[in-house]
Amino acid sequence: MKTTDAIPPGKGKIINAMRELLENRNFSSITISEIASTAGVTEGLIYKYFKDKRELLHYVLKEHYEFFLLQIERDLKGVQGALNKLRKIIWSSIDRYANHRVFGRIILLEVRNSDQYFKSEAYQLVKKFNRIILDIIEEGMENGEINKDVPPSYIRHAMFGAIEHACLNRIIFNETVSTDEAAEQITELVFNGIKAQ
Amino acid sequence: MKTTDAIPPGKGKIINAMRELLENRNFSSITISEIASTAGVTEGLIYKYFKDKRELLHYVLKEHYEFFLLQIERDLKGVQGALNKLRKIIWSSIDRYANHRVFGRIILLEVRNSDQYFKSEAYQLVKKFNRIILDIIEEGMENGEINKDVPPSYIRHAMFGAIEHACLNRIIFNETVSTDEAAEQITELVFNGIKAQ
DNA sequence: AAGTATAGGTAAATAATATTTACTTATTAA
DNA sequence: TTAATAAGTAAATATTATTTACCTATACTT
Repeated sequence: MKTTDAIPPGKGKIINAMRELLENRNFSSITISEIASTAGVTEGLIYKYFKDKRELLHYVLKEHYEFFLLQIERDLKGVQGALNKLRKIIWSSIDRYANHRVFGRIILLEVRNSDQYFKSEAYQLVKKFNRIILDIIEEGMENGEINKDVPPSYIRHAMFGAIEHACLNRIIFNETVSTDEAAEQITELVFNGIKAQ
Repeated sequence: MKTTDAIPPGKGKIINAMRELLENRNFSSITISEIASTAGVTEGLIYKYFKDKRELLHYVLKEHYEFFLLQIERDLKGVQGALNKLRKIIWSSIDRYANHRVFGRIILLEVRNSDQYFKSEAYQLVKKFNRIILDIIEEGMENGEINKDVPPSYIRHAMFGAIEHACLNRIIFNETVSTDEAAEQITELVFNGIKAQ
């Protein structure tokens, strides 16, 4: 009986090839034949391991997201207070998008337009992350740090909307902006709004 | 010499077919042959009027966006003050997404993943709209309504990020939320932030 | 140690789609 | 009335995704 679930070399090469190609190109323009030749395997092998091209995409996202969640959980260790936790999450998220354009490209541009994604394992992880955020927001409302007027889901929308919108330009136009600065601006906005006092 | 630039019947039918199909399906799953049969024309005719499938998509978006901009300009007439204008724009944008799912689907899910889009006429209109928003924000900063700490582009990101993120769920999961309520929550958030006073 | 199941892999066929080509038919301005 | 051109078609071709049938090595069973 096989004990380890190590991924076979061919599968690994396929995943890496997909990642590599996504670095500079969008999903629909990448062909199976390109993936196969970049990986140095035959096209058929891709279908041994993945149902279709999209499932491979989702797999790559899932891997990225697992690392992201691990990092987030680590980053939150020892942070006290809901606002401080949100501040940290904003920073970590921007940092992810900034340093992993493939991750950003997939999640912001490539997956949400297909139903398949919402049934994928990757999407389960996204939901898990969403749950974490909502819990923090609710915690903040209970202990009086966060205004109760606006429902938690809207707060999450605003937070991630701002982050994602700001990061999109970097991914699309290859702009580079400092994570620290972007995080500060977005945190300030989400916390205090734009209205002059 | 032809004086009017009325669109020929075939072209019109193609555009309508594309719109109709986008109502319930995503772009990549819609085939040229389906568009042709829905429109009641031959596949070849589609290529007479559009370079490729994506150009047709961009055309549909352009049309929608033209209506949207017209409506926005109308909505802003007589509104005084930068914050009031932004409030109105938030409401109008949400209203658009809520009542025109094809518009929402195209702009939020289908176009941004291809370079072609950023060279399209539709994108020029998006830039025009962005310019309008930035001008309002700058106006607000000058007259003291809006806090100068955060750069205008970040404010725009936050505003549209929040709107788009909130509207995405409706488009993807067919959720229906009231425009009025969503607009109010998002405006409150963008204006005052989440921090308890 | 032989047999057998199975995982890893290939090569070539097929299916699904997008796009091009060469052609017809109808309009319209000179 | 005619030449140019716009509207439209049908069928061929190109491109790309997916399936099929097969080979080979390895590891587990008896």
